Amino acid sequence: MNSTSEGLTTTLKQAGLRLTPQRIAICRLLGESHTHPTADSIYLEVHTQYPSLSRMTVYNTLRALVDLGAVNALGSAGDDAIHYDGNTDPHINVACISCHRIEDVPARQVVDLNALVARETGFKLLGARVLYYGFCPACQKSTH
Amino acid sequence: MNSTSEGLTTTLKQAGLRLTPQRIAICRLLGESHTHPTADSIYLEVHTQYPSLSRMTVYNTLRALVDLGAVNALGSAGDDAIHYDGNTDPHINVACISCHRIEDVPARQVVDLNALVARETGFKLLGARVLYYGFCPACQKSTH
DNA sequence: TTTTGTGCAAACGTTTTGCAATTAT
DNA sequence: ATAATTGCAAAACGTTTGCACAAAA
Repeated sequence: MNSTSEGLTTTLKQAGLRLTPQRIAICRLLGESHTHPTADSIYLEVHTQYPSLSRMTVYNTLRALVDLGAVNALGSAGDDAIHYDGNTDPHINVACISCHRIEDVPARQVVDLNALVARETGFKLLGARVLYYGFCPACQKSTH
Repeated sequence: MNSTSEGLTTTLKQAGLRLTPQRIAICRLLGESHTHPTADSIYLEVHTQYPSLSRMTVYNTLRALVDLGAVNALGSAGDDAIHYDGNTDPHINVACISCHRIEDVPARQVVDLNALVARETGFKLLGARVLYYGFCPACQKSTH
């Protein structure tokens, strides 16, 4: 699962990493929001609670979570920033390259291809990036 | 389909864009290699044939092809460079975040979720990014 | 001929590095 | 106590911009 705030902090602790207030706040944001945030959006939001927070700590924590497979790195959504997904359950994302938002697709047809991919390729998998991109309904009306 | 060199150049022409030798060479590389190249690797390779080629033209052409949906932007593979895929048929990619290579997964189970995603979300889709990342067999032995 | 594309150089923004002060364990 | 983490500043990197020249249509 790993999609909750507690799951993320537990993962960090079990990996021998220290639980600082900054990391806990970052994990809470990742676990409780479904906004697929970027490093900068996390920084801006957590910064209001912890004014001393630096961007470097956000990058540091995100890298740790991605390296542990607890968070997926979805990549850019038209902006040039990496969007992260605290929900590592198999699912599809859609990104609007105009307003740079990413949503989950309410579709049950998605199966867990993790085992299949690992078996076929011999890779030791860490995460997935299943994302379709285009223009959301709102942006189709305005810009296009 | 759009996975051949001719398909890509035809797409550019039909969109009203001019067919310069540089663009043709870039399309040939994208269509005929299965290496999921980055802007820079395309530049380095095509540059040997067209020494006057600039990176800007590569970025320019890639952006046009992505905007036309003829090429998929897969995102980073552990390096911080965007990898592109000239093959837009539904398939799975695996990226090694250690050696930064991306391969296709020989799996037939992948269905075309494009229509499903478009119907469920109302998005006008342009491309897809279906990629699993981790460590390839070779890199598991060496670094890990 | 006219509009589009090219290539250079400089700018941009995101992310990474090195190091002293701080803090979780 | 002690080793890891933080935060600052500065740099690095891939990518984007503005403009004069060249080339496709």
